[in-house]
Amino acid sequence: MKNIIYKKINKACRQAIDEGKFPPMDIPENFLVEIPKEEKHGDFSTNIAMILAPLLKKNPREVGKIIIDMLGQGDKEISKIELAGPGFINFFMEDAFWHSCLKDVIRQGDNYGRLALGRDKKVQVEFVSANPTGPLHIGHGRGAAVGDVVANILDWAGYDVTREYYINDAGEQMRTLGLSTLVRYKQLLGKEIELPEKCYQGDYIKNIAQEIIDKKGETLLTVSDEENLPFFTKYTADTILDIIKDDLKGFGVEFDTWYSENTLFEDPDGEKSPVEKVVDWMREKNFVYESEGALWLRAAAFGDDKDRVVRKGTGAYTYLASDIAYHKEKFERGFERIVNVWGADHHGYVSRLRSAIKAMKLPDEALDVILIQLVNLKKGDEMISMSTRSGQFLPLTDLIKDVGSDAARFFFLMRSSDAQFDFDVDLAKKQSSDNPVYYIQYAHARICSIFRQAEERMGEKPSPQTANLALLKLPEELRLIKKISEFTGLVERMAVRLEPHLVPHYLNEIASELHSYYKKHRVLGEDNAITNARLALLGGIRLTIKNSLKILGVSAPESM
RNA sequence: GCGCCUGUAGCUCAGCUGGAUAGAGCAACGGACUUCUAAUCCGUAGGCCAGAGGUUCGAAUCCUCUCAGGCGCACCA
Repeated sequence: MKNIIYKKINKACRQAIDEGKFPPMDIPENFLVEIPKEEKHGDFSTNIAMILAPLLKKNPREVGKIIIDMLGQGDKEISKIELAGPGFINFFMEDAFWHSCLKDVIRQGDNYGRLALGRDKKVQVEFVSANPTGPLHIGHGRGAAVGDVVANILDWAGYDVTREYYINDAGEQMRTLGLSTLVRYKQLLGKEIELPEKCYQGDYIKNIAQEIIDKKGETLLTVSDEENLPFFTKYTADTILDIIKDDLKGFGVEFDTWYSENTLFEDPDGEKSPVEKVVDWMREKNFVYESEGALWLRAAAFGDDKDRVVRKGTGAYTYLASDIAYHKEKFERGFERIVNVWGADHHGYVSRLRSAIKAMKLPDEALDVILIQLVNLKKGDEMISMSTRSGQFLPLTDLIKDVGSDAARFFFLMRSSDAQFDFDVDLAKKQSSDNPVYYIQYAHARICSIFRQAEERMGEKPSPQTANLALLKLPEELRLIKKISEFTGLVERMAVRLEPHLVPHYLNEIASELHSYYKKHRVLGEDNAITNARLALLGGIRLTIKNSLKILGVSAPESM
């Protein structure tokens, strides 16, 4: 929408240069076209004159006048252009322009909001990626909601999106996990033995231990810990991963690929493992060096604070090593844009990973890392931080049970990712009736209800396609059309900036306008032509709400 | 010590790559159901945009410093 105005302005400037009103110059690209907050400032507004003024050494209003002269000739879509304030140029559009916008929305239907911006470029969104050491808690829920919706946004913007979960199933923590279950197993069978502090304390470990007892009985008591551990580890990890998959399913999140970190350390056919190959290659390229018995990445040369260990003196690889191999692989799989949704507690790794990518001569600008600030759980006056190891956390499934998947997703997505927030569970429960998500869903249901009513009265389905939209003249009606016309621009902006929290705010604005309009004006009236036009408007609103909710992964009920 | 995020109404938060008189929800207060769903609407009140400088036509937004909260700076995972 704004692009239309942007182009008109560009053309006007070129014309001014051709006619000698402006000296020959490149037209700056950084001027803005925006929708003014105040309606009296028009439908669109630009600051072009104030951008040009210093370049031309003229006063902004003078520049503005020249541009308006160039613009103002016989444009049927624009009713008025004015110069205002310090040098803004305000555009007032003809009603017919908005009517044709609405027609466009209706024509596009369920695809309204879809863009070709991404040109089918392959993009990967990696998110959640929680260690398979426990059920997901509400902190993971936030990451799941954000990642899923970012993926949706990119999909709507025209990218070819792959959702991936990176399973951290390698390393020391897996041993600890197996040990946790083993100890619980022994305890349940009457052994006096304490659970080490480093072990996972949650009850789910006990459940898994009980499962093993049910299947294998006491037989494993006679086996040594060393022999037992691999089985306990694998059994526990597999079981927990299944739990995680169920948790996510209940939250409406589905992944295309589950990528196991372990496979990066496996060496099929006696070949070297992917990690080893990458390390060899980096050694060849002199991106790494030996020192003090360890292997170091020259990270400092590529923007990190200092060099980082890739392989320890013990011969074991660090987390960074597998991460390098993993991300190299992402590029090799053909992704042109890579989005990682990480918890803020990992932010120390961003520059490390980025420097590794640069070292590998891969395009690090293709990588976006969204850091999700931590979620604290507020219960009364008590604040509990989400931590798997302490066993003190609110499982995501419990939250969903309490407030529902729709409300949970909506809550997580209302806030920008880089603001931490305290999830007040009591409030979320209590709010079930005046929760913002219901406000919006109700707007959708309300429109559906009107359509049902209309069908009953007219004895046939309303046909918005044939409505005479020129009958939509009320300020509220035009305002609503303008609001839903912003949707494509919103999707575009979110795809560029990866800011899903804009959707809930946008939806709230639409719902508010709709409810207000509903109260003030009747849709189903005596005049069939007006009724039809208003139904067309409502149809467009309903589409916009429905498609927005679809992006959020929140349901759009037809009645409530 | 260094780096990143945050600080906006009583509470939870929006505020776009600087734009015109700083917004919403909840809470508070006062109104509106004989009509398409009152899970709604209308109105009132609420602000030193943490603080101090700077940049310019113009700053909640950009820069510097200070304060406060969170997170990170491993041969941990």
